[in-house]
Amino acid sequence: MSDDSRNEAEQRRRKLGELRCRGEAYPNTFRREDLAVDLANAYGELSKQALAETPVEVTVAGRVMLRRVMGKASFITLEDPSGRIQCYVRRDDVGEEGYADFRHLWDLGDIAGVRGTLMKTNTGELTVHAREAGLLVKALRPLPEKHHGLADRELRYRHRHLDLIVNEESRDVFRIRARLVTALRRFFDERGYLEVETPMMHPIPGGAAARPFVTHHNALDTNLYLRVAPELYLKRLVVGGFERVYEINRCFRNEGLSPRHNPEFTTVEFYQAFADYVDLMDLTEELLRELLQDVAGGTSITFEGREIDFGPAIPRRRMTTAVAAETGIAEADLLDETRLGEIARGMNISVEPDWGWGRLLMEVFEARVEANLVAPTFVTHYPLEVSPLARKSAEDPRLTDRFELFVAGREIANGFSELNDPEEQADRFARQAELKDRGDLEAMHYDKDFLAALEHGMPPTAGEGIGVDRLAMLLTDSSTIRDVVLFPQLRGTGGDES
RNA sequence: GGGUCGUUAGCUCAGUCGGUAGAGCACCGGGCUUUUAACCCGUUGGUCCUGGGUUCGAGCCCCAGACGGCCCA
Repeated sequence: MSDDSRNEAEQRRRKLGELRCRGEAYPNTFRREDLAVDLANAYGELSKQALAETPVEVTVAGRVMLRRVMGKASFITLEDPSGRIQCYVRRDDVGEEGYADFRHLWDLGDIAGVRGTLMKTNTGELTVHAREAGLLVKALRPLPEKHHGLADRELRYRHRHLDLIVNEESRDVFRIRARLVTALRRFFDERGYLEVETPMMHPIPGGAAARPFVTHHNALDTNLYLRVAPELYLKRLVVGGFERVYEINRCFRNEGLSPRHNPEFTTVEFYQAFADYVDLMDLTEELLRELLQDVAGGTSITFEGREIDFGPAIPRRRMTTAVAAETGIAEADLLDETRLGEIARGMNISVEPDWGWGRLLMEVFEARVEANLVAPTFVTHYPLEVSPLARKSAEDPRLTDRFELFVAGREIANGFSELNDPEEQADRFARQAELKDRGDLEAMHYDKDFLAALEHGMPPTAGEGIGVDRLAMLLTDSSTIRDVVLFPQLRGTGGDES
């Protein structure tokens, strides 16, 4: 048993070697029959005496998180997916050899299985009194420090498995995220929306103003783009007669990393024929209340120390009104393109010559208003110039029937009445193509194939996209997207550097 | 891109004025048959992010860089 090496990893390898000598070191024959939380619920209230009089046989398994060795008897704390349970291992119960192995070959972080009877300790903790205790998996690397856990944010993202082993809060975040996605599906399924999967690889990137990732198909010898949005494909399905569709899946945008941006992120997009953007705002309110009820058990959440209540009707403000209210600038000045350009320059916005009134308004809104929209707010009447796929407003040709939802200063949803006039859509694409030729990297492509679909007739339709990661952030009080994405993109994790 | 803070043992972190590199946990050895972040005793473990510079002497001061956190654009 003597070994000069004091290196922990080497010690664990040595122990694994000894385990191999005893037989199968990584058995897959042990079957857990009881979870920690189930045992606590069923037997936690029973007295020490009651458990001693009527023994309950249990079989538990989990990772060894704590170990307290007291000579010829020991306590270990196992953690299974439901929670923790303590086990009492005694030499007199498991035998001389078994106990020696337990003492000298087991480490924190190993996975073990224990059979025995339930007991209560003198301090009242429900405990499995082991009759057999076996090591099922030897961990060759040590766990992070047992009390402080893994605090370094970067290590938590890079080694998410460790984060999940050690940080209960981190596990909770991803459980809540899963409940959120389940609730989204239920919401749309119950209302007759068909769940679909549209291509991730597009011959022409479309559906959003964003730079795409490019990849190459060898057999076809053609470039493909990872989708920036599923929009144009979902609308083709509406043309095809699937009048209510939704898709929950990944989008990819070739942009920088930030607390709010991961290159791949998840959205739910949904389309509904014979509806307009007002219907969608109503539906969105309903959706949010139902999600919060399901996931948070109420109508309000706490985010970054502030209470955000989705109970009351969500106010709907026109973009110009919102900008005027936030900046004190008269709405009449905002409506004048020349005047608005001066205002934007006065805010240190670097105005590009190609920008018209709509883009100017959007930039001013983003610079001055967006971050202040803490309570849920719908901003409506987006400029046509920045909404190339949205239906033109009947009241003002510079505007569209479009809204975005803001919560905690973040954009959560974007929806509009769809432009279903193929000729107008062709003109809008032409304008985008012009901007692209002039160097706008985010301008859209001219998509003839999509136009052909529109020419077959798309019913009057409204569509919306909601950021699932951002909803998850709200519901888990996470201020960075990295906390709600299991494996976020980090610097220096690339493969080949060229 | 700018500002700012940080990088020291496997993990969490100290490190005073520039003078031999520290603690807790983990690991190793010993003790302990109802413990609770068990405890007690004794060990082990270091590319102080990297490269220059100043100095008799640098974890500490200076310069440059890398990586990361946070804030801002």
